[in-house]
Amino acid sequence: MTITAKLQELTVDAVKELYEIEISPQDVLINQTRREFEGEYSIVVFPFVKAARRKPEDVGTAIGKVIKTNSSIVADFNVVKGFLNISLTSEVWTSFLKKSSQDEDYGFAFPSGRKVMVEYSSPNTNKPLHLGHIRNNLLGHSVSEILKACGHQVVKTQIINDRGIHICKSMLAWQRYGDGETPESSGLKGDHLIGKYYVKFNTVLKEQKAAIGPDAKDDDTEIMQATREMLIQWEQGDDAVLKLWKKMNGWVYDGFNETYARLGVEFDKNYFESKTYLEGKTMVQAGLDKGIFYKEDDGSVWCDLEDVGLDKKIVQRSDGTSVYMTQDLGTARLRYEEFGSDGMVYVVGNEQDYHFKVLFEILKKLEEPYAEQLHHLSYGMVNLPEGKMKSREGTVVDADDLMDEVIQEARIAAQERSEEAVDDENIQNVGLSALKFFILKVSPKKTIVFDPKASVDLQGHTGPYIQNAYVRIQSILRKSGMLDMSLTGEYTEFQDAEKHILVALHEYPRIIQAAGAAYDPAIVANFCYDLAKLYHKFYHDCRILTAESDAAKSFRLNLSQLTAHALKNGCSLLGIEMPERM
RNA sequence: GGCUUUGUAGCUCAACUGGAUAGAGCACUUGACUACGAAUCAAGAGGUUGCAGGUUCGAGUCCUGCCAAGGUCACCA
Repeated sequence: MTITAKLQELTVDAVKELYEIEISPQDVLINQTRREFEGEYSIVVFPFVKAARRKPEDVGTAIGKVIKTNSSIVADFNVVKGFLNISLTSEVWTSFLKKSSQDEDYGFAFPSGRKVMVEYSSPNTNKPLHLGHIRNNLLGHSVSEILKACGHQVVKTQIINDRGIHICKSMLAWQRYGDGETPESSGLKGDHLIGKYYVKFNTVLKEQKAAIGPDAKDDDTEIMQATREMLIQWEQGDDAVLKLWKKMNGWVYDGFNETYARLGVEFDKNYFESKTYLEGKTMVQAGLDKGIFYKEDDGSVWCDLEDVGLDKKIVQRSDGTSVYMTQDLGTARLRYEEFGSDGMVYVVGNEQDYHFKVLFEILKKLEEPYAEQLHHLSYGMVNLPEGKMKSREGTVVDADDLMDEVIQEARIAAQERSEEAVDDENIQNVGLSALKFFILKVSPKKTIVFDPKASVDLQGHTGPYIQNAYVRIQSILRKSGMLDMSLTGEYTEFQDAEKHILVALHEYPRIIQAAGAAYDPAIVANFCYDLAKLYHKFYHDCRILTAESDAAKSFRLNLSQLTAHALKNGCSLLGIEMPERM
């Protein structure tokens, strides 16, 4: 049982004893005592004041006395206004420390038996990944790891949008202008090579439109007609087209996989739109049969969602082909049938908020068994200081370039310090931690203003700042030799800096739970930063290896070790690794 | 226009979900490396939490109305 839970229980008993009022532990609000007062935890007594019919100060004092008498964990208390500040005995803290400090997974929960599926990334296959995908990938990966730390079994997945007109555009351009170019022959990463031809397509399209006249539409052009022709051939299973499609998609996947690997994200299972949309069509037909959907005169199929405050939504075109919604219906069911998840999380930008609202409502109407357990993790766009990224203006920040940049910055910083030769792996580690932390520290819902200069900062509220705290601890632990914990319990006179770390560490498991419940990595990110900050302060204020007593040394080494474990496993939830040196 | 999200220091972000005098970092000024790693620490300055009402012991947080910015309202994905 946690200390705060114990305090809640004690308060419930005290209130009952004093005023004969029944309250539940959840009604007892406990927060950390502000720095300027004595104590570690504060009980807010305002809620009981009215029923007790006493002044807040009197209620606080009365509860404080009872709690102190009834338990051995409270050393002292004081009351300021309606806040009852509790000082716990040193024994409470040293036993917590001894119990937890050997656990490398301290903070992680026991298995819950729940299985959750997380979908993220799902990029278009005609362009390389950019900054927006980086946010998506980091969020998806991090939320997955957080849910694992909450004890759930997690399956990471993505839907690959591998069919449609957009693929044909790159294919056609490559066929006409590629001259047999391959990733090997050009030295270009596969996704960048495809991107090059997608751009080429659009250039030619623009030229042809200009040649026709000011009112020309895409479909008026020869190249667009040729592309549509190619799509038809694809749907008819034309050998040559399918072969080209497979080859070029292969290049893209190779390119993506390289970027994923470097970013440290991965997937347990990929779904391909080309294979799921048929299941969607089956569901549409079933919905029609059951009268959940209806057919317009032109043959298109719709779902009326006005009873749940939404509009009518098309689920199948008049020509019988599927729309975006159709394949999402099919994908959801296939996933459920294959994995039997208790929940599905879709990591997709907030521009699709409405789409997911509709999707979830339709699945409810279809009475899919998993329909109530779906969650859209909606996140904000990533903008540059100058505004939105625009491919037309060439302001899109490429994912691979960006990683190169932050790593280069870390390399320069390492060379300036040049204390010991730091290997390349560590440099990458540090650079990527700057980038990842910069993005994950912001709550998903919010729009990010991405300043490239700030993202490569290695000081202050950054990933490397946290890594530095960890590296300092490792350095100390290396020098300390064998960890002798036996005297930890004899240390009783805590410094403020020590107490603050203890409280933070004790809160850590709750932080992970909160982050999981809210699907919010920023909660973990900011906790790690706060903990690192507390440790830096402690490191500055207290001697560790040359502590004033053996008990103090033992305690501080223990404290350092547990801090290191929390920093390491906490940052691992963000995809950030801790180096031993930097 | 309807729906929706967001407005907190010059800038980038927090605020334990209704609790104490709203906190960090960057930038700026200043101090600390002959103590375990200065990617650090300390100090200073910086605020009418978009505006106006309301709810109560108590509001950045909740309710209402405005203002501003983004998103979305396709037989695109």
